[in-house]
Parts: sequence; structure tokens; C-alpha cells
Amino acid sequence: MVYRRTHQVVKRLAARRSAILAAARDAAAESGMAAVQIAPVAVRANVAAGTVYRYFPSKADLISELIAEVSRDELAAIRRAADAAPGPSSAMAAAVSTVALHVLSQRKLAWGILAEPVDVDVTASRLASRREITSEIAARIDAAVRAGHLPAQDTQLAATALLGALHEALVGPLAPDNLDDQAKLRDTVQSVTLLALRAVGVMDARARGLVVQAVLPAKALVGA
Amino acid sequence: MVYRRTHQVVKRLAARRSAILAAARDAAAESGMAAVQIAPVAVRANVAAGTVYRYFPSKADLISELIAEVSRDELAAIRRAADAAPGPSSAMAAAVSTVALHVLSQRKLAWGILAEPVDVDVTASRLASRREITSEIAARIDAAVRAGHLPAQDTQLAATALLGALHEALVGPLAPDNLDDQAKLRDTVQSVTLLALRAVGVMDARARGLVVQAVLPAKALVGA
DNA sequence: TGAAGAACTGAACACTTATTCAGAGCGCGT
DNA sequence: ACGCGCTCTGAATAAGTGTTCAGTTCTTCA
Repeated sequence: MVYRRTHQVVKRLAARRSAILAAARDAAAESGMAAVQIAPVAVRANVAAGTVYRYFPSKADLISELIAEVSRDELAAIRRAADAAPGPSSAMAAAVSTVALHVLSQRKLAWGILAEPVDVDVTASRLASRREITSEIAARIDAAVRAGHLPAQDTQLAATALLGALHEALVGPLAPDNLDDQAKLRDTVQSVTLLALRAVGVMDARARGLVVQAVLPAKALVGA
Repeated sequence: MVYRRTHQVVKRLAARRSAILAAARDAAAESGMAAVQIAPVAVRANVAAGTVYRYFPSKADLISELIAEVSRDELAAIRRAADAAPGPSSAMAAAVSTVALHVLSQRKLAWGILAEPVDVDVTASRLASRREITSEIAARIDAAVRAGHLPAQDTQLAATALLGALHEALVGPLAPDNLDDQAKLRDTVQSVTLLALRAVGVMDARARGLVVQAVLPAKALVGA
């Protein structure tokens, strides 16, 4: 073989791959998953349509990677927020608020990743994404249960229900739509976090306290 | 005009329309929304593909009507269950359990109606469907709040979150899958109903009582 | 019974996009 | 500098389905 990839080329190829993914992400964030079509994404990434296929075997793979990427970011944010909390209940509250805030600050993207109809099959990828997130939340609920702060329960089911509640309330078609207003946005996050905490068995009074503690730092993180 | 529809013909036309809708519903219940394609539905209904278009202007209209029909049935069931309950909190619990049981006994259909990707735009219809159901649930929560059984809250948001929780926990890809077992099914319905009641602020002890009262009659109704 | 219109049929059409691939361009090692 | 092979291009292709419509069958009513 007289040809070997030089470091520079390797970097360029990686950059291109990232550019394509980023283009897909931007398209999804701007106009939803329906806008993630090969030709427009290629244009955004400054490559030809065929080139996309040198980096992703199919559209399904491209979107799957997009979902995985967003999911990784989300998971990391949840862990960061929860780990920074002083105790298991706070951690749980922080995790929930973080999801709520992320979802609200990127509603179109969140909807695309989670549930928007796509013309290729990405169920496996979505499944994996949800499994990761719900497992993380379930672990936090579990910790609170073990600490004696919550009644015993099926934590995986609870986590799934919690995420369903957040998503439907915040990104679904019935989500409130006037969330440009910062105060209204914070209110909404607080309300859904409160619902979520009570759902797993936190007493109303205590839940209200946790909510306030959780939402403020989470907001700071989202801004960053 | 020398031609007027005779009563018999009117009836036959209506029957055909129903047959087409029923065929679509069966297809959706058996194999999901993806199976609701014009040609197969026409075969099921014993008509030619073209005939479908004499009853529905487009596939989108067909599916929209399907969604509306299922939604009407669901709403009626909720009202029946809630109205039969002795008080506002019981009514709320009954409404929630009813949704949970219906969803579980027709999971594929529910998933198709609610969230499964479809190749035509049915967002408006889904939106209307959800609005009806959430409004009904919101009204029940509201009644409980007015009766002093629950803390004041944004009941529309709460209802939306509740339904999201039920749907995700019961029909989403992370839903438990071994629900053929009757006992396991009842457990799951009880668990999610409990979560839902606590979420809106019912005390844990009281919620457990309401759940038991609500699930048994709801099961009987579903069987009917 | 026959003419006129309504309803039905199903093969052909239309349209959208993912995917392919032959040729052009470029980077590597000699 | 040069040839080889990797990378890129973008127009052509492919495939799945919703939709149409000319022809056929059925229904009405004089």
C-alpha cells in the first residue's frame, strides 16, 4: 500500500463527520426531524449528498447517532446536576429539573429526538436513549428510597412515568407555548418538578422546598 | 334530478364507510399505524382502493377520523367510570385507572393513536384528541381541588403530565411487556394510578385506598 | 324496460427522497 | 514530478404508496 492516511487527513475526515452530524442537529433543532433529509443536511455541511454516505451507511444511522449524541449530552447534564446536590432527595429533584429545563430550552430538538415521526426506523436508538435516561433517574429515586426518604416502589416504572410526564407536559403538542417569558418558564419547570416529586412520594411541603433549591442552580447550568 | 338516494342505499353507504373505518381500526390494532395503508385497508373492507376515496378525501382524513373515533370511545369510558364514583377524588382515580386499563388492553392501537409515526400529517387530530382527554381529566382534578381534597394547582398542566406519565409507562417502548399475566397487569395499573394520584397531591395513605377502589370496577368495565 | 346518473373498480400514474455510482479531484509516497 | 488509490461529486436510479380516472356495474325512476 502506497497510501496511508496522514494525521491531517484523519483530522479532516473527523471534522467532516462532525460537521454532518452538527448540520443534522441544527436542522432538527430548527425545523424538526422532518427537516433532517440527506440533501439539505449535505448542503448545510458543505458536502455533496453522496458524501454523507461515506460517513453514515444510511439515514437511519445518521439519525441514530444524532439521537445518541444528544442523549449523551443530556445524561451528562443530569449527572452533573444530581452529583452537585447535597443529598439523595435533592439529587432527584435536581435531575428532574435539569431534564425539564433542557427540554424547554430545546423543545424542537427534544421533540425530534423523543417522539417526532421519522421516515426511517430509529426505535432502537430511541429506546436506548430512553433507557439510559430513565435508568439514571431510577437510580436517583432508588437512592432516595434507600435513604428512607421515599416509600418503596418500582423505581424503573416510576422513572419512566416521570419522564413521560415531563415530556408530554413540556414538549408535547399540549405544552404551554408562551415560554419565552422567563418567569413563566420557571413557574412551569417548578410545577412539573413538584408534580414529579410528589408522584414518587415526597410530601407536598418538603417537595416545595426541594423544588426551589433545584431549579435555581439548574437554570444556571443550562445558561452555561 | 331523476336519481335520489333511497333509504337502503344511504344505509349501505354508511355501512361501507363504517366498514372502511373498522378495517383501518383493525389494521391499526393488529399491526400498528404503519399497517393502515389504503390498499390493505380496502382489501379488509372488501372494496377497491379507489372506493376509499369516495368516502375519505385522503389518507390523512381517514386516519384523523380513526383517531377521533377512538378518542370519543375513550372519553365516554372515562366519563362513565368517573360519574359512577362516589366523590371527586374517587372520580379522579377512576378516570385515571380507566385510561390505564384501556391503554393496556389495546396497546398497539393506543400507541398508534397517540404517538406512532405516520406518513401523513395527523397532528391536528391527535392534538384535538389529547385536548379532549386532558380537559376531562383536568376537570376531575379541578373538582377534587374545589372539594378541598387537593392543593391548588395548574390542573391543565397536571392533567397533561398525568396522561404523559400513563402513556409512557404503559405503551411506550419502555413499558413492561409481560402484561398478559392478569395479576401483573393489575399491579401495574395500580402502581401508575398511585403515582398519578400522589402527583396531584393526594396523600400516600389515602391514595392507596382510592387506587384499590378504582381499579376493580374499572376492570369490570373494560371486560364489558 | 331503458336511460341517466351514481358508485365502484383497479391498473396506471405521480411524487418524494433515500441511495447509488461513474467520473473528477486530491493527497500520499516514491 | 508522477501514478495510485482514496475521497468527493451530483445527476440518475429505485422503490414504496397515495391518488387518479376511464371504463364498468349498479340503482333509480319514468
